[in-house]
Amino acid sequence: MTEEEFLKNYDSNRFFKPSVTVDSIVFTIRDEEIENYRKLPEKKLQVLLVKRAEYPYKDKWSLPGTFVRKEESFEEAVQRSLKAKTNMEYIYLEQLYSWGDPKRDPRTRVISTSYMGLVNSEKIHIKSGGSTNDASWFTITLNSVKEKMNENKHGYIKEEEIDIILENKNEIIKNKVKVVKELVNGNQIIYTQILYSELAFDHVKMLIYAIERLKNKVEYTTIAFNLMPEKFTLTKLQQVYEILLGKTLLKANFRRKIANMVIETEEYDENAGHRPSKLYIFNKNWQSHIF
Amino acid sequence: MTEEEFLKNYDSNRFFKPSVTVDSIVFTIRDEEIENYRKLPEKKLQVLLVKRAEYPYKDKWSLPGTFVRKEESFEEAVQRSLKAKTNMEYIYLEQLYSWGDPKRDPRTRVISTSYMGLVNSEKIHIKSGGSTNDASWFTITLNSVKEKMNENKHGYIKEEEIDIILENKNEIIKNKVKVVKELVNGNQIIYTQILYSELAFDHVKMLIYAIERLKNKVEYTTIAFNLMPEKFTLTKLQQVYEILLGKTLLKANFRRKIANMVIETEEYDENAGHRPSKLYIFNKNWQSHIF
DNA sequence: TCAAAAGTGTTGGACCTACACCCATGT
DNA sequence: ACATGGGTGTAGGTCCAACACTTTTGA
Repeated sequence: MTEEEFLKNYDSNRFFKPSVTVDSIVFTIRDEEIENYRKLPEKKLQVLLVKRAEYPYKDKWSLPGTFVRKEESFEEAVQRSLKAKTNMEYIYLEQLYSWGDPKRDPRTRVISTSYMGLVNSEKIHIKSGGSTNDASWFTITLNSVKEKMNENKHGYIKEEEIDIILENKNEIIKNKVKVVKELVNGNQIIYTQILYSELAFDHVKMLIYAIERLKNKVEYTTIAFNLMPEKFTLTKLQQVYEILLGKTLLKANFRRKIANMVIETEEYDENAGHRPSKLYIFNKNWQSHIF
Repeated sequence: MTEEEFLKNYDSNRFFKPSVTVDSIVFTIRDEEIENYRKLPEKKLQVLLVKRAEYPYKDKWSLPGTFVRKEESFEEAVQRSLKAKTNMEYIYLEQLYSWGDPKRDPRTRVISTSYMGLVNSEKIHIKSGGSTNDASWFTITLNSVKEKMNENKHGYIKEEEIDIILENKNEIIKNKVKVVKELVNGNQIIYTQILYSELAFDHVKMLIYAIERLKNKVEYTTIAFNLMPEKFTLTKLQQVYEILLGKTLLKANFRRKIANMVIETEEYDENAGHRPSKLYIFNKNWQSHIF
């Protein structure tokens, strides 16, 4: 038999075929309410969720996703699913991880490849109709509840329980996971157990994974600039970094660090009750050490 | 209809289902021939390949892989495929990327999730029978042929042509790819085009991707120790780092850098025609900044 | 006037790079 | 004896954390 003959007679059902979806974890950073006319508004990390219109998990919130169509790449499928729910287009997306647990979907075996997206929310307007087929930003609050650490012969195990609270104006979605970080012969292995989740499927795992990746990438890439508007003050940029890294930074040091990643403009942000701040734009030619 | 009813009546063929495979890129570092009794043997990065026994790409070399079975996780599938070809068990594996291009397999649509593995080849004995259903280590030689760089309004584009030569005692497998690294608003986007490949499918893309990831991870993890035997001299460890990083390192500086990752033993490597060198073991409790 | 943020300068320490130098071995 | 790798010390520079300080605005 020739290869040509083989391909002509190939029966695609010879091997088991699962369903395949893509899911996206799209982050933004948005202002919370202002208390004081002089103070800068507080910012919060938010994630895009959609309300499921159909079974399973009907009326539950979930990450936006879709089944991958026959002639469509993963990237095309993700973009299509985001455009269907919001007017997002050409946003920054990055493949994160593929979830293959045989039991992760109650319908049948479904494999999902997750993508992380970052947007500046000022550019995006969600089609929020108030119906069940709804999309909304939810602020993310993480609380590490309990930590346990044990050494063993291979290295050690750290267990951490995390409460993940997702909130929008009307709703609150509670989740609790146990994150186990194990060091086996120097290799860090992380796995997550869902203890309680009001999100659909294993989406809270995907969310935790994406947050972790985001935090890592902030330190050695310019990924955070995807969350910024075109023109911004350095203090606002610093706020974004502080949220992503989960710690406060010293102003003088921060400015030295990002000095080459930004370009000064002649414009100022005025009428703020304090000294006007210069507006900066991202330096698109900033070369990381990668090149 | 309740969720229970929905699930009972769910038709898994409602959405398109592709085939799903896993493929693994397993690296090792092994000695080349010795020329001089005093000199250390040269080391080379190698990758595990198997010869395809069936169509498509019959008799071509490919990365070891398998279709994922109905009740099996990705990790189980990868381990099963490696054990079938070699006696590898419990090796270090890490999920890399999922390849979803609709045309990547000539049979039907096949999605593949690739895993990277690292082993110390002294521990592994490949079942190499000389038949068509064979497995073998191939040394990897990379040659960057041509580079082109252009600036545009978003950032810049760098194009690089790379020859990937894979060799074992009897055979030589030639490949040529074009790697395009694009900087779009500060986000690095990499895509690879196959210009010529004697490997099956898009496996040369997976290989290039894995090499890239390996090089990156060497710098901020202890991943390289997976390639070492239990006891080793610091010079041999340095050789491994030099191969992975693709550059020579200064001895004194290298030793200071890895000082805390290793533990001195009382044993020596003798009879080498020069001063005996102390043997070290990996410090399994070395803490990276991650924890 | 003054709270709040904008913005800059300095200092000490940690770490990295490059180089120089001596030590021990077995053929 | 000597080539070869084993092993250590030092000087100079860079980068970063921590802190102190000055400037500017608008209610």
